[in-house]
Amino acid sequence: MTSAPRARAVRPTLSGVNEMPRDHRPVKSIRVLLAEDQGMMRGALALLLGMEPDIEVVAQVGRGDEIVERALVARPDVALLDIELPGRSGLDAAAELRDEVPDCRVLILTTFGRPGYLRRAMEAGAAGFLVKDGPVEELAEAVRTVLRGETVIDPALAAAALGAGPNPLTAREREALSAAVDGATIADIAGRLRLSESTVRNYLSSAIGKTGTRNRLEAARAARQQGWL
Amino acid sequence: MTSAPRARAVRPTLSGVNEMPRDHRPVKSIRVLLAEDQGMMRGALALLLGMEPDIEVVAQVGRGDEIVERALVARPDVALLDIELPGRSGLDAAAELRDEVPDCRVLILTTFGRPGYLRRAMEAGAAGFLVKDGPVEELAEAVRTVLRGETVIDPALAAAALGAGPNPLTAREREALSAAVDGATIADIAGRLRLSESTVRNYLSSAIGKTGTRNRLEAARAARQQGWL
DNA sequence: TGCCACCCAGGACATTTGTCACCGTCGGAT
DNA sequence: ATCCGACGGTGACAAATGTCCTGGGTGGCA
Repeated sequence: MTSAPRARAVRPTLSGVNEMPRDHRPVKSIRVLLAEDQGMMRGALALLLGMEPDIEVVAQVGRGDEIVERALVARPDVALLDIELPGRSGLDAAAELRDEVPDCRVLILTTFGRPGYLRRAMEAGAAGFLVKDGPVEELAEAVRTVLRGETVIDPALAAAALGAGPNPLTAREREALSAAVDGATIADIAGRLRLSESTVRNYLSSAIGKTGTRNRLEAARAARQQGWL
Repeated sequence: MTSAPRARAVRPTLSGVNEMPRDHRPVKSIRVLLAEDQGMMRGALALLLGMEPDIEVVAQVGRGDEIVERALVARPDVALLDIELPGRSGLDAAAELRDEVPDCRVLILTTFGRPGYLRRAMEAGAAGFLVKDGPVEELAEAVRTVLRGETVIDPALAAAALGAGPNPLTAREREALSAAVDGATIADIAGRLRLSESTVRNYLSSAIGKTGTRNRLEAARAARQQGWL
């Protein structure tokens, strides 16, 4: 819905490459970095993108903390980033990419379309936000769209993100909630955060109130659901 | 249950396109059903498998409760099933496939290599068990392997599955634990399971003891980790 | 037949958790 | 200068949770 079905013509602008594949090797004008932790997904996406006549996957990483360093070397035009990655969040990496490799457009590709994720992606300077549902055909087209300088977002998701207000949780409340998800006890959280147990309980209670839930588990799930984590 | 898998046509030698029957389509000897909930993953895998000269994806489903009905119509040689699917578990569907479509070999493709998953997959009559890490190249080869009647399992995972004993939780303990994961209170669980609160507490306490954990959250996570859920 | 595991339930009890009131400090905004 | 919010903490209290013990019913198995 976002972008009209585009004519198949190759993009003449930007890097100034004259293309039109004429010989054996077609000209690949769009350089893509792909960050995705699931090996099979990563490989499949890389192969698919590589089949497009105008797209070349110049780097693949499986960890979030490898994104920036690889981007500095590979100099991609578009970085296709998952959010939940080992080592570092794709959103954090996106923010640093904006400073370190400003010519590189960021396209977030994530499993869940959480409103808070979209909001944070935009704040991190992302040019697009795709969910892993939806057809594969979207993908290559989205890459071309962001390269043109346009923004690609699922309209329904955009509406949801606007409808839900911003994150009401303070930094400490987020930390306490995050530390509580895996069944940790109050004493555990207090130890991990170097806080008094009373303080932890107060933060959790506050988070429970703000999320309108009944206990820290529901609060954590609700917050995660919103992308507030 | 061992009727020869449909001696269909010849084995295509290489990527040669010379064996076109009469219409302009290459011979496809292996019919595959693909069950995977993530749209992009499903599409990517379907395209990749379809590029293999000897593999044809004859059905794609995104829900677990559509697997059997589609298999009855499409008559695939191999069913490639994710485990965690909406509507119905891929493991359940595998068990029913063994009875309803006995000629169809089941290849489980899952995100996490939990020992209990592997065990249950084998009990459900699966011919193979792949994790979504690992390279994409594994996939097509695994499809061919199971069709030959062989079994494909990651050796390290097989060892882990044998090391860990069988599921020590009773049916009710599993249900109580499953109902507890999303922050439900004892009263909620009791209502959902039509049990007394006392009984629920006893089951949860028992599950906590068997998993060697400190509360129901840790117990649920530990059980899920083992594939006991 | 007894034994055993599972199912279901209740009561007593200690611990954990959640709520509330209140106390300070600090930094930024008005 | 004052207000406000986030931060960190204490103490008291009620509710929820986890543990242990008791009991009864069922069905499979030796």
